[in-house]
Amino acid sequence: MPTEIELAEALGVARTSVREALGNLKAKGMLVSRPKTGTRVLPRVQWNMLDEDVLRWCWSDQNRERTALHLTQLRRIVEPAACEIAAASASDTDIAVIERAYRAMDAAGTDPVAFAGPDLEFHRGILRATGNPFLISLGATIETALRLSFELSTRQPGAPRKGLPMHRDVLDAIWARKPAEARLAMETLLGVTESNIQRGLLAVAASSP
Amino acid sequence: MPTEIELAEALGVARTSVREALGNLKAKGMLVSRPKTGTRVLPRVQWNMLDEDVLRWCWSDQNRERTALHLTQLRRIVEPAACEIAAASASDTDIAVIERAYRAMDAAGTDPVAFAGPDLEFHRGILRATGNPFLISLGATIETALRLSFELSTRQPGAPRKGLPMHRDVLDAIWARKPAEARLAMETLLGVTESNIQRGLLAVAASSP
DNA sequence: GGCGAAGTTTATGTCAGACAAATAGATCAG
DNA sequence: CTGATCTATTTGTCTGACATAAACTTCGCC
Repeated sequence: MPTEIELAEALGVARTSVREALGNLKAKGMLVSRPKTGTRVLPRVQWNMLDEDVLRWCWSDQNRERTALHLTQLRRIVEPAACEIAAASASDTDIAVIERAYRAMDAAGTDPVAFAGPDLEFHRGILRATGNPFLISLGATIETALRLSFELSTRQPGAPRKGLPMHRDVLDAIWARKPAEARLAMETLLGVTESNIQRGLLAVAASSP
Repeated sequence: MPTEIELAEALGVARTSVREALGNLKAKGMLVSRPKTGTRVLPRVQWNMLDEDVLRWCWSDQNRERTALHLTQLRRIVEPAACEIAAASASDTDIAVIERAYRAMDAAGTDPVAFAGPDLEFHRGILRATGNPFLISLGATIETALRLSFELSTRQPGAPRKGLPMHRDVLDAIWARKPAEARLAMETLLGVTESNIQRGLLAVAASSP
């Protein structure tokens, strides 16, 4: 990397600001700095992919497909398990949040933009309902993943609406306090979501090869 | 929170350094700053618990038990799934890393300190073997979790050694490319680990009530 | 008296320049 | 050729100042 002074001059800002920015990137595991040696970019495996910014930055055309695959893999690991826990131990207050999100999704009709917000809240609410701070923190990553995949699914109007009954199934299983069913319902939901994303990726590939 | 200037005076450092430190805490979701209002501490649910520092700082006496429980919950969600993926798709090179870690654990004998390093490498190696950057990033959190729980398990000399055959089972299942078996073996291993940690917690509670 | 707009205060955010510390690479002695 | 020393360069820290933004106060107006 260029030296801090060079960066400051090139970007027309003070060295303090450059240092602040570099500090952020260091916190994300993307850079290391040592006196005299300067600042170097670390290999990608050391980057903190769970960080929202890193995830967004890595969402580039060249490897978007693979990233989407890995994100789906992560979601299929975490979300069904979270559902199971939520069904077993969520408070009524926690479930009410999910219920409200579901109703908002329903009210959004076929408008993909209005649909997105409640959808995010639905999945985040389930993670919160586990009461596990680590799963809750993972929610930030998953929310970014969802937000990115919405770009793709908006190419297929009506696709989100199709997932509504499956959200209903998840919610019902949690209300019924049936962990196994809740897990299964979420697995089904994610299966549909994954195929939506894959079709979206194909559509993108077809439109700009 | 006190103002930056007050903090700088109180700590005997320049405001620049205070700002850098506060910036780190902001990046971890622990603080927000706004002009005039000052800097405020955010509710704990917004903290990024997956961050190694935050995790370490939250590992305090008052809620260590609950934190340990939540960490185990996270591991039981992530690691068996990672095993399954690794068994299905890891390269021989990836598996060789795990093999090497296992052999080092074996060579460490009953010395808990010598045992710890390779143990960390074993679990981290499995996550790396999935080839999924998000799971690999989770490895940093899990490694910190392991490191903290080692404190507890060292109170029971020989306990780590008992887990060795289960590590062997995990490794064998991955070599054999049997995902279902690998998942099961890891679940068994984590079951033992969990009971070790719980006994460690009890021992701590008994020694300093 | 109540209420809205302007001014004041005070915190963060940014800037500029200097010095301290550490270290990779060059230099020099043996 | 090897090892210690020296130097140059880069990050890290300090200092002091100004810009910016927002909560609080004050003033004029209705």
